[in-house]
Parts: sequence; C-alpha cells; structure tokens
Amino acid sequence: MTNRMTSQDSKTEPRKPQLTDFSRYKVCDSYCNPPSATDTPAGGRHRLSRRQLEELDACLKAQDKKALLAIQRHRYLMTGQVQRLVFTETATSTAALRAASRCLKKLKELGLIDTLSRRIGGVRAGSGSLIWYLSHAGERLLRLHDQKEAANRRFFEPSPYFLAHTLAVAEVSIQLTELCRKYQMELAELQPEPECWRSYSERGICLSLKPDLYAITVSGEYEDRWFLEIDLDTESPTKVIEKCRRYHQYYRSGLEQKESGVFPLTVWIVPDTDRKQHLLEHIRAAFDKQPRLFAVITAEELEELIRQGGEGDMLC
DNA sequence: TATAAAGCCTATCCCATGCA
DNA sequence: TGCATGGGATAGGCTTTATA
Repeated sequence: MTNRMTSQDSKTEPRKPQLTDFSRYKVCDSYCNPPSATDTPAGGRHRLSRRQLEELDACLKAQDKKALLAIQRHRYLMTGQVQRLVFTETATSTAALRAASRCLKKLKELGLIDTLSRRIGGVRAGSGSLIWYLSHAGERLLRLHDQKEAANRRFFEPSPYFLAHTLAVAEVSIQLTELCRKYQMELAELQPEPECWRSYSERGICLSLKPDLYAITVSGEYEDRWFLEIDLDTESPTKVIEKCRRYHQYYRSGLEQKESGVFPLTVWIVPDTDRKQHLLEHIRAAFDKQPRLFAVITAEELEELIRQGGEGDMLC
C-alpha cells in the first residue's frame, strides 16, 4: 500500500451508500445571458471602490464570508452544495436550505455573487438548482484579506462539460468533508485545482501532473493521501491510460515521496459499474507488474474507500 | 411515436416564533 | 420592535411512465 502513513487493523462497520450520483448532472442546452465582463451586477450598480468594499466586508456575517469562500474555492456551486458546506448547524436540512437561499440571495443583491441562468437537471428529476459563481466584486472583496492572490480571475462562460465536471469535483470535495464530519475524521488537506497540480521532469523535459483534487484524511493514527480524478465517461480509455502513465512518471520521479514520505493513491471516480469495469481492465493490462497506484470506484464506493484507507480489492 | 399525467426536486413567498 | 430563523404551502420545471 502506498498512500497510508501507518498501518493497523481497521474497524469494519456496516455502511449504507449515501453518495449522490453526481455523474448524472446534466447541462441544459438552452442558454442564457452571459454575465457582463464589467462589475455591474443586477440593478446597474457601478464598480465598487475599495472603501465601499471594506464597508461591505464589515457588514457581512461569518456565514456570508464562508459562503463566498466556498464559492471561490470551487468556482461554481449549487445552492444545495453551499448549504451542505456552510449551513450545517440549523435544525433541519430544509431550514438549512432556506437559510442558504436567503444568504445567497442577499450576496447576489450586494453584487458579490451571481448565478448562471442556465440550470442543470436534478439528480433524478425536478427543476435544476441555481449555479452560483463569484462576481468580480466578490473576488475583490475576498482579496482584501488575501494578499497572495493578486491576479484577477477573468470570468468565462463555461462549456457544458467544464461545468458538469467542475460541479462533480465540488461534489466529491463536499462528500469528503461530510464523510470526515460523519466519522470524526480530520480532513487535513483539500486542494482543488490548480493548487493540487504537481510539476516534475523526465529526461530533462518539464511535465505537470494535474489531478482534479488532492486530499489528506486522518483517522486516528492513520494518515491517508489521495489524488482524485473525476471521470464523467467522456474520455476514451486511451486518454485515461495516458494520464495514468503520467502518474507513474511522477511516482518514479520520487518527488512526492521525498516531500511527504508516501505516494498518494490515485482514485478514479466513475459514473457506473460498466465504466468502472472498462477502466479496470485497461489499467490492469497497461500496468501489469508495476506498482498498484490506482483505484477505480463508483461514487457510491467513495465512503467505503475513505474509511478503509485505500485498502481492499479496489486497487489496480 | 407523440402527448399527457404523475412524481419529484428546487426556489420562494408568507406567516409564526424567538431573541436582543 | 425589528431582525433572524423555521416551517408550510405553492409554483415552476424536469424526468419517467402510461396511454392513444
């Protein structure tokens, strides 16, 4: 096993799958008004001065700021996802959803966030959730406290695939957060893109590894490290194998092991068992007799994998 | 195959309640 | 008294299923 710092018999408890099927998120074809490039939220508000932003910042509650930071971190979030990340203290989940809606509506009225006007389908049926993103004013407000990130992030209208993938990655982040909350585990590190990217070189050529997520979970004396790849069954197995080769190259570089002592387990999270079987066959064929760096799981199996610390028969 | 109905999910309105 | 929060009700819109 490569990703675990210490080893000991793990507890085994019956678990019921609770993960939502994020891979079923679907983007509607119908479009919408792309947001204005200028900082003019609804109502034609002019660009806010730094002083105005500071006054606004002073008026915001801790939960408002948490919601802003969550949206900034994940780029796009649905209302329900904001609720699951930020509004966890309320009596019921429906009350939490209403609280989240009120908070997001207020932040939108302040011009700090906005929604994409296209909506995606629900997990099973029903109308789609609103998808929130940080406005230019919101970015500037958060930068009042963050001197590191000086560059303006330019808004671009996401493609359907990019949006579905970004929301799926956010969903995995949230599920990891919820799993750690549920099992009193510590989520010691959660790096989205591009924070989780790694640079290395092979034969003098500079290369980069671009996982979707990097996470460290701590359970008792165990510390597990993960590279996570969210697959929506849109890429050919050849492309997946090509990416897996990069992980092997990076493994051989020894950089990660030198830094942290272990190499993270790379987990491919796929939409269904057919895709899982398909990828397993290709990865096993391509990397026979090489270190087992990968696991291929469906979204429902994430909970089991995290609790087992990457042990079991999911590796390939 | 096209259409209607049913079921499901999300957002929002409105009112009640609790607290400073 | 005003504000924040909780909860019921409802509208809108999507998927699935039944029916002509």
